[in-house]
Amino acid sequence: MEKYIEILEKCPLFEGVKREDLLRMLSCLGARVASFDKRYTIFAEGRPLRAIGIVLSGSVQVERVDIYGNRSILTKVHPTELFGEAFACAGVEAMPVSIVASEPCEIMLINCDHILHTCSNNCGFHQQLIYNLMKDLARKTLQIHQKLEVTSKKTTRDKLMEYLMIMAKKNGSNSFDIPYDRQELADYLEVDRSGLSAEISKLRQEGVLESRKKRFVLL
Amino acid sequence: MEKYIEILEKCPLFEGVKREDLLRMLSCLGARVASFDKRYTIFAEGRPLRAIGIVLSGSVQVERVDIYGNRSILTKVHPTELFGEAFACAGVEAMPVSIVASEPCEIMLINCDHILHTCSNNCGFHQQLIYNLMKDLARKTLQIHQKLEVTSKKTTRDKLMEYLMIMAKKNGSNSFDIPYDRQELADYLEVDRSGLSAEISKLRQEGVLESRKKRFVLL
DNA sequence: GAAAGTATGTTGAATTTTCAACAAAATGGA
DNA sequence: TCCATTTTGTTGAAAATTCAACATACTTTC
Repeated sequence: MEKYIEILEKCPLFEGVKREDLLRMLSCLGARVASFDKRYTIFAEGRPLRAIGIVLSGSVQVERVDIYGNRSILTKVHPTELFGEAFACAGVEAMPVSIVASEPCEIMLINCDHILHTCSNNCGFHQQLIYNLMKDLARKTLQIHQKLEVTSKKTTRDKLMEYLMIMAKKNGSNSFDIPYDRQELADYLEVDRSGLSAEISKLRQEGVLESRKKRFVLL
Repeated sequence: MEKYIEILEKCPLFEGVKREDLLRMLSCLGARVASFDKRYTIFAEGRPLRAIGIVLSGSVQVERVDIYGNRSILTKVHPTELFGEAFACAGVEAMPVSIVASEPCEIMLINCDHILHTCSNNCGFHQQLIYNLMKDLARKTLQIHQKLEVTSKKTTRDKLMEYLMIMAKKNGSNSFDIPYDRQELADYLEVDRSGLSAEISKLRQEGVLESRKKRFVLL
């Protein structure tokens, strides 16, 4: 576990936890680490989820595929970030989404009960973890609202521009990389990929932006 | 405050709190009650929110209106339910949504800091409240996912049917009332109202459903 | 109970999206 | 380097949505 300390220190779940307490804490929580190949479905829609995941390396996507095969991407989760908190905490019997490895990745899994309920050793840090978890759930809600703000726009162009503006603001620059390739971006924006490509070309011609793969520059 | 005890007992924030402790708790939390007329904007988008709201009577809607005047409804909040938890807990400086009275309503407001931080009286119930708040945030996340599942469908028909199926399941019956009128339903589904009316008519002709105002029957 | 106001339904034209098929460019291995 | 694969861009036709305008039904208020 030692090799993950650097990442875990930056994880919102462990905010305010001292470095020297982390290892002991992890063993008390029954934390375990697993690796997954690209495209592997780590947790499948429709099944219960008891554990919270922390991305240690690589990345995962929270997504759903409907009966027609249309994929909808909710978010991409990067190292130090959590996923599945809401489903694990709420004790849902059927996850509404799947968790899929978007790159080869290492994931730390912690059973949610171990966080929520005081352990037999009566460690004092559970309250801190619950507080952190709550803060994280609040932040996640904001994140979803951001996606809703994007997808609630009517046209492909408006959705794309709203998304790019948010990304520019987040990066503090008009020039930035997005985490999605074209198909993924289309699935995040809930639009057709070819239509999205066409729209990007148009915006380029109009001089609104420059783009090359995942790099965008707003003009 | 006594007259609200019945409602507050059922509020998820006070789950596990004894009836006789409630009143004392409320005064410690600095709870206050306010009334609003229909259509009044209780909290406006873009402003900070420090307080959590509990609907005591009537109802409010969480919504956003973009620069073109398109309204997007996120959810309707009914008596005993909370709103604004995520924004207050995360300490956001600019709310991404507005809270609007959809009927004349009475709202209890509790400053979020009073819940999150132990008070000078050192009451023992803060931990319980934080735990309840966390559970509620988790449930709210699921609720938003449900909306995302609905709006991620491509056509008006699919969005509507997905929504009605969810409502039927929630009510445990093929015959149920929805909380929205046509315009509100269109704004929740993120579609055009007249197109929605047309689609409902078509479904009626096809014998898929019956409907009259807010009442629907799936056949 | 009539009038005014609000909500819902209907229609057709303009706009936009989706879909399928293919071309071009980039990537990753052998 | 070359080949196979994946990703991205392009296009046109079909389908769906939006928009505006109006008809009808229902509510509310005086």
